[in-house]
Amino acid sequence: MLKIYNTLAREKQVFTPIVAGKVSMYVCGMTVYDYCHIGHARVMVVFDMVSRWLRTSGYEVTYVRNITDIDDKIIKRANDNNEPISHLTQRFIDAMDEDSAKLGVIRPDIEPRATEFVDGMIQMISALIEKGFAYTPDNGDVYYSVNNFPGYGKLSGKSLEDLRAGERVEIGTHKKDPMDFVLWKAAKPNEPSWESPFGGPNQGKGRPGWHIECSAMSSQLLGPNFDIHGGGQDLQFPHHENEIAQSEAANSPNSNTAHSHNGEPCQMVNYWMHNGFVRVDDEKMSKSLGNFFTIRTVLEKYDAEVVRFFILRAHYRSPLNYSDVHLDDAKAALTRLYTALRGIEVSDKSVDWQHPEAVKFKTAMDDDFSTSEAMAVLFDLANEVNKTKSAETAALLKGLADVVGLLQREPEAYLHGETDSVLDVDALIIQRNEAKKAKNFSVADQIRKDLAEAGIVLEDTPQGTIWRRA
RNA sequence: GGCGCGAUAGCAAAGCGGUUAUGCCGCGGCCUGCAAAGCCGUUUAGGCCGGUUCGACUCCGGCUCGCGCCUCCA
Repeated sequence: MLKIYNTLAREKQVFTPIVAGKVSMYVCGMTVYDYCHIGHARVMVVFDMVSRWLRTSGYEVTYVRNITDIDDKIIKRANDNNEPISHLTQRFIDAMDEDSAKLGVIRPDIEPRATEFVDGMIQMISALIEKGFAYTPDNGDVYYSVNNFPGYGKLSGKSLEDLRAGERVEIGTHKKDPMDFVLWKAAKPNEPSWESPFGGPNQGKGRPGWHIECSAMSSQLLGPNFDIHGGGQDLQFPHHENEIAQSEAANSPNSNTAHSHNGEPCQMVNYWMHNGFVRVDDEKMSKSLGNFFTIRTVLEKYDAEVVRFFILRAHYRSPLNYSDVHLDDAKAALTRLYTALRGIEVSDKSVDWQHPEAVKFKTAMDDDFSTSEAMAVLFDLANEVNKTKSAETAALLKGLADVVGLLQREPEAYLHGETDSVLDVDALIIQRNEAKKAKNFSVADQIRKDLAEAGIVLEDTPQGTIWRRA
């Protein structure tokens, strides 16, 4: 029985899908104006793990992760680069795909781009205006009126009163309430724009606000009520709060309030999931703080699977501190797992879910995706394999690891790493073994020392000498 | 200021009202020509102060410290 910590309810709840056997899931993806950093990697890996576990649990999953390909930062970056917007966004979408593939992330079923759903956004905004949740000042913008939505603040636990108290004063705003947010931005010169019926000085021309993008795409692709919505903790407010306000108001049956007055609930999402931040020196990693590491920078130094393991070793809601020391630690741990699998043939990795260790693994995963506990099971199995050399246990280890997208390479491939060495390792091993046979240990030890300096560790086993990268 | 989260051994990180988490590091042993890997054993815990309890790292209250959100952000 799967339990999920639901941010909306602030507690773990038994997961019950809307349609038996099926799960609809939406995750806020990237705004593509730069390379993804490790924080983005965490979102991709965490929800990849979630979708994998749901599928392993027998659900038919529809996983949507959107791409924001129109927004202020994209426009600015394109201008700075003197590059067409579509060219810029495509470049970074390709980079994102490359990075996520390396991290073992299975592509979501649908990856909608905001620019392909502008019609739906316009329709939704129109519905909001019609129902009295949005208004059009004379500057061509459209704003959402938070006062008209009774549930505003239910996800983030903030009240409008508290929010207003902390509000900074905006200058030259057309908002009725400081907390109102923009649904449609009137076109400015030299900015991409779409036709709309919203009027104003330039006949409705403009572009959608960020929040409406996700509401429109999720409603259109998954319906007005779907199972799981995920994203980073920083999106909880205001982004997700605003999504709720938009979707529930727009999709509620003809009324000017979003109350379920006719008995028809119009809840947008049943389970909200938020992953914790990646931190650097105990501070949130973010673009604005400038303390971020891009995925590709990290992958220059660390194997992608090490990074994936590093992310999965912590619980998805915990903060995760990024540092070389921690990556080194994760690398050593993953090496232990692969070392256990070394030299054992695993043909069938289908999991016997009756096996006590598999039960432990499942219990952990069912408890709000407790991957750290699940990893401990993997290490217990590795210990067992080391002791018994049992192919059956090794198969279980590989099978369970497969569930979270780990340990699927040939152990030798992982342990040998990239073959960028100029040394002929095999030839040197033969030389050393000849020296050993002649009891010429100083020569043998020198060869081993030389290889160690080149980052190669030798291991003499009853089956011969093998090597791995340090 | 408002709202929320966290504090576990040298480092990282979980579960659990009483019984070994797990990984890395350290120490001892086995194995090895010596190593490495592996195996066995082992040292370091639960921010502080109270309370509940036969018993609390685990529940309750207070305090301290750290972090996040309240502005674009995964």
